[in-house]
Parts: sequence; C-alpha cells; structure tokens
Amino acid sequence: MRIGELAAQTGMTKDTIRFYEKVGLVTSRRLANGYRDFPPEAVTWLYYVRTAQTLGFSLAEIARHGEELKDAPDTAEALSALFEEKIKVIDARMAELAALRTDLETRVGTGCPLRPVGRTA
Amino acid sequence: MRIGELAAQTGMTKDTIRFYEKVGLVTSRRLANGYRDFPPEAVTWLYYVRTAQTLGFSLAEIARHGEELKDAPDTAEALSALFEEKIKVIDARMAELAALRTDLETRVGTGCPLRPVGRTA
DNA sequence: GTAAACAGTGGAGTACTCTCCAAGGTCAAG
DNA sequence: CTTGACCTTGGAGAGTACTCCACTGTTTAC
Repeated sequence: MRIGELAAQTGMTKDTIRFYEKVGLVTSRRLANGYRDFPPEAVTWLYYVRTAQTLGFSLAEIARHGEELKDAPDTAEALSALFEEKIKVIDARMAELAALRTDLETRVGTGCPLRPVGRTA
Repeated sequence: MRIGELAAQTGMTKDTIRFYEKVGLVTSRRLANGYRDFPPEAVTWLYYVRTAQTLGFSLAEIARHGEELKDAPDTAEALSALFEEKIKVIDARMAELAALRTDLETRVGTGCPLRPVGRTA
C-alpha cells in the first residue's frame, strides 16, 4: 500500500507517516520507482501507535515497543512475556487514574476544591 | 510562601513555577523586595495542575480551567461540575486502557502480535 | 561587612511532535 | 505529450513545556 492510502486509512497525514518512518515508528519497503510500500498491518500498527500515544507513551517508547516485538523470536513465550509486561504498565497507569478519580470524587461537593481535602483553612 | 518553599512542597523547580506564572497558570503577589509571595492554596493548585496534565490537558487548557474557577462564584456546583468532567475523562481513559489490556491479553500466546487479533494472514 | 542562601530578570537552548514548503520524479488518462 | 494526481527529498518553522544560564539584588548569620 502506498503512503496516500495508508494516510487515508489511518487518518494521519502523509507528512506524519513520513515523520514516523524517520523516527523508526513504521517501516516500508520501496517500489521500483522509489515510492514507499507499506504492508497492510501498518494500518493496525498505526492505530496502536495512536492508542499508546493517548496513554502517555512517547513516540520513542512506542518505537521501542515495536522493536521489541520485532526482535522477539517467534516463540509464544517471549511474546507473552512482552505483553504481560505491557499489561503491567497498563495496570499501573490504571491504578494511577483510579487514585486520581477517588481524589477528585472526594472533592466533589466540597466548597474548597483547590485546597487539600479535609482542610477548610 | 516564597517560590523556594512552593517548589519544595510541590516537587517542581523554581524555574517551572516561574514559567507557569508567565503562562498564567499560577499567580502571586509581590513582597516589598520584589519576591513572589504565593498563597498556601498554590500547593494544591499545582498538584491539580499535575493531575490534569497527566490526564492529557495542555497547560493552556488547565489555565483556562483556573480562569473558570476564578470567575465562577463560590458555588460548589461549578467546581463539582469541573471535577465530574475530569472524572469522566478518567473513566474514558481507563476504558481505553482496559480495552488495550484485553487486546494485548488476547494476543498473548499468539505468534502474530502486530496484526489484528483473529487474523493470521 | 562579608559570605551563603535566597530571590529577581531576560534570553538562549532543548526535546518532542509534528507541519509546511519547494523543487522535482512517476504514472495513467485523454 | 501534456495534464493532474501521486510520489520523492531536504530543510525550515511552529507549538508545547520546560531548562539553564549569566548577572544582579536581598536577607540572614557570623
């Protein structure tokens, strides 16, 4: 798939995709004429990138995820370990959010939200 | 409270706090000698800033939140609304994380992590 | 009165993540 | 064989969020 189609399917601009390629976030082979040729999985991968990004991962981190996935031998074990690691990260993020949520909830209805919970002065 | 103490209590650097003041994220009055004097609520407010930031709000947006809070009469209503809004953001993020987690979990043990779940080709 | 610890300013620099040219090559249709 | 849609590269510019620096002033302690 050429860059235009990938852009259309992911909602990203061509420039963004080229930039992502430059920082190692996606890879492509080249056609005889020099055009980039992306595999169909690139669409899924770029969606994953977007998701990971909104979860607070930097492009560098996401690129590293991709590398790890590529480097891992095709043993289910290695991949499982990798995913479980990511799931841990996710769980940690979720715990963080849960704590924030509790904190905010505690403050809802208090008249003094910009002060620590439990202190009125 | 002077900037050094505020920095110590929030874990931010003085430079960051000065930067935040420049962009309207915190305000201070000045002592006779020109030193900034922050109210004690600044501590809580800066924690709030951090929180909102981890939720994906830009400093500009957070500053706007602050403005709204200042403008709003001291009704607990307006404040509760703001927090509830943020809780919604948190819930959305958590749902996203949960989805990603499930997705990853589903892929654990598969040999094809960069392709859509359920597709092997 | 001098040193140390604090404060101030202005401005430069950095890292990240794009975003937008300009100048040019490729290809299919008419 | 020209037009238009597509692609290429390199590099400049932009927005966000800091971070650091040099130089200077203030306060506190000895």
